[in-house]
Amino acid sequence: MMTFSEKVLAAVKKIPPGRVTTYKKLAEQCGRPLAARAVGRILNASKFSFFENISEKEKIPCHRVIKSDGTIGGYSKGAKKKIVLLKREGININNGRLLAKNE
DNA sequence: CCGTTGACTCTTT
DNA sequence: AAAAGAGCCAACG
Repeated sequence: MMTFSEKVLAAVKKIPPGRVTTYKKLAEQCGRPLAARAVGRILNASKFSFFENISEKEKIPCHRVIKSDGTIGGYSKGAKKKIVLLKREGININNGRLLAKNE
């Protein structure tokens, strides 16, 4: 039985390059459509009390996860860094705002 | 975009 | 173990 956090992390890890998703969608996929915030909490906490295989958050492309209204949201390393990473993946960002959301 | 309300998990006390 | 605090959010006004 996978916990909510495991499901979320697994889903995020499956996000292919150049593709982005939203916290809400992840929450829905994990069976908690109203737990969008919990998803963010999990990605941020990154205490990883379970997956010891993943010692660092860098194993998870959390930068490919954005807010549902198109904004970048937050990032442990800084939202600015997140934007750079997304642009590097081929996703266009403008002033902290997502232009072409790839869904 | 800002403020408030709602919902959920994780961490700390 | 139980309660309180915090957090990469969503929807509505």
